[in-house]
Amino acid sequence: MAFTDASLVALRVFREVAERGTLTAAAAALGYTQSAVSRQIAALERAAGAALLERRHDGVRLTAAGRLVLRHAAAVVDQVDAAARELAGLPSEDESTVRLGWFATAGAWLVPQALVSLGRSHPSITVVTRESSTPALVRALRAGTLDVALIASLPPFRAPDDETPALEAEALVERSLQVALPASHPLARNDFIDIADLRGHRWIAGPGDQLVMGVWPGLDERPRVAHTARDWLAKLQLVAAGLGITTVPAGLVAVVPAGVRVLPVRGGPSEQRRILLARLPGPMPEPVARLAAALRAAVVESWHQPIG
Amino acid sequence: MAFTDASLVALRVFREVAERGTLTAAAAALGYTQSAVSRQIAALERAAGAALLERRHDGVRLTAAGRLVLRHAAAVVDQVDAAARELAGLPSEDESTVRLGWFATAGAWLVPQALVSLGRSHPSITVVTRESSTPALVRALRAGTLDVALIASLPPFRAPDDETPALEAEALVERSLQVALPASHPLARNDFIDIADLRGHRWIAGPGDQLVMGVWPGLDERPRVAHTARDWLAKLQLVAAGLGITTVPAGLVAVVPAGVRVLPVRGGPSEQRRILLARLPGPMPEPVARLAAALRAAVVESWHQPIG
DNA sequence: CCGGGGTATGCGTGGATGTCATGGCCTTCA
DNA sequence: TGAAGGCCATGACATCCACGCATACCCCGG
Repeated sequence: MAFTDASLVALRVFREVAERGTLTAAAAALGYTQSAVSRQIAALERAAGAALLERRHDGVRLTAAGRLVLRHAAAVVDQVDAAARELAGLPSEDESTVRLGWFATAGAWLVPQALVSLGRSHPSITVVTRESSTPALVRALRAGTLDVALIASLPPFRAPDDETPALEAEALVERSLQVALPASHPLARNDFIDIADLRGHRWIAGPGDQLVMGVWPGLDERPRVAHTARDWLAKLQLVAAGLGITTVPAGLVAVVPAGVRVLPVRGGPSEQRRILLARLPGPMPEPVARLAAALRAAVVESWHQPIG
Repeated sequence: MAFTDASLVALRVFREVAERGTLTAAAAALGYTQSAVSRQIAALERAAGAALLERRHDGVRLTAAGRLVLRHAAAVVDQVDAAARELAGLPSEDESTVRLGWFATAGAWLVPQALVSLGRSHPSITVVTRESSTPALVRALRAGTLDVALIASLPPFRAPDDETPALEAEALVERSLQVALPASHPLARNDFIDIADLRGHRWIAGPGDQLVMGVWPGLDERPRVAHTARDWLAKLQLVAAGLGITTVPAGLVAVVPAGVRVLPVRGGPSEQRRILLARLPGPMPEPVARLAAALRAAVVESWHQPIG
């Protein structure tokens, strides 16, 4: 079979795989078995006459040919979906709809704040959002499933990925990492914490291998992790309950619950964190530009709020 | 099956049908049986949830839904083909390639003349051309198989078709119909022919029901058609051989073979003929604009040549 | 060396898609 | 008015493809 009449299902499956990074995950998302997905990809590769995926022990990665096909597949699938919507008489996925992806932290303050103000200034723009991990966001951008994404970046601030075409990334803000501790804690009476005082504490960290999320990176001891949690509210409530301390990006300060105090850390290198606004290169549709502006404004606004 | 995963083959078939205007012709062009095409279309209509074609005794016509689907199908198929070309490492159907369609008469003077001059001034532009009947040209434009087409138009100069979106048509030139007769003929000594002198001649006309092509439209007698031919060279050689006379558009004057004289007709209403340059509405790619300019220039240039 | 994450593949079955042949409808022409 | 010839639809097949299931395989980490 020539590539010119590959199956639309195959293209759709391929896009999903590219976005999930795993045949198995894509299969689950599509309601197929892993086997079916594997075969679809195999067929597509046969049609393309080249390997589209590089098989790795932890999933798959796109080859050069794969990226080529992905570009077109995304366009094709979008086009067909547009046709389907128009046929159904639906509002043809308004040009005024923006799909925004974000990493968990941004959902607590930046996203809601920006969307509220955007809703006021440009009520005609619809924003659909979705939380994902950073790699998932990057893949979704490349798969054309997202128009724009908020991505966290830490030193040495490399590009989100090293594929081509490179993503366009604008640094929205750079703030330093801070520490959250119970308001009742003796150290909370000061306006800052000395890095030396961080020793000996119990930490509340992120799940899995993300232990690094939540524990101060410059610690000169092996941290004792008392709890792990993915959810910010849960983490902060654990802090409020005096069960441990954790790190938080400065942006979260404004939405920290009662009983928690957030302080900057003195001594040691300052731990900077950036929030990037990333998208595929190319002309920026007007609604996307509006959303970007709203996000920038929200960042500025948050500076005027008390920073612990 | 939802429309969202219709088959690419079906879309391709559909485009072909839209271009040919007939299931049977599309089948022949694609190497399928008419039955297969019929089923493909049926399946597509089932997926679309609407009739895409209006069945008529002489073929099919697009319904509103059909036009909608055609728009998207053309884009989808193009996109996939582009992917295929890129995969094959081919020059990705240069943006600098223009596909031009023309009706038979234009191929004898306008097209060659314009292409030569375009080739001199913009050698980087590739033009692929194709002769077709006027309705075929119009369908090909709508199916996205041609970028631009030269179309003949006669009074009352209606639009090439009455579908939406309307085609953009620019009148390149308007010339009057003339008569070709043997250089040796007594009437050929004058610089014009009086309409009264057209009586009693033997005519060389177009094939089939196109008798009108070749016989002077204002004749007040039933014409005697001695020969029918589709090819201009054949027609003109028949004229040169003294086997009859025929009508020719003024543009052809410059390329008429020896032994043939072309004269305007006096008396009676002047028979005007227009050549339209037609394309789908939308932004005009730069190479297309160049080609259009070259065609306009060729028209102007031909005015400076002797007009019999 | 086993368990758990990935992907590939043999096997059986059902559906989709071809061809062939036929039938219905319409127009044209003798 | 009947025969011919254009068009499309459809019933009866054959074939093939793509699915699910189960299993094999590979690699890594504890």
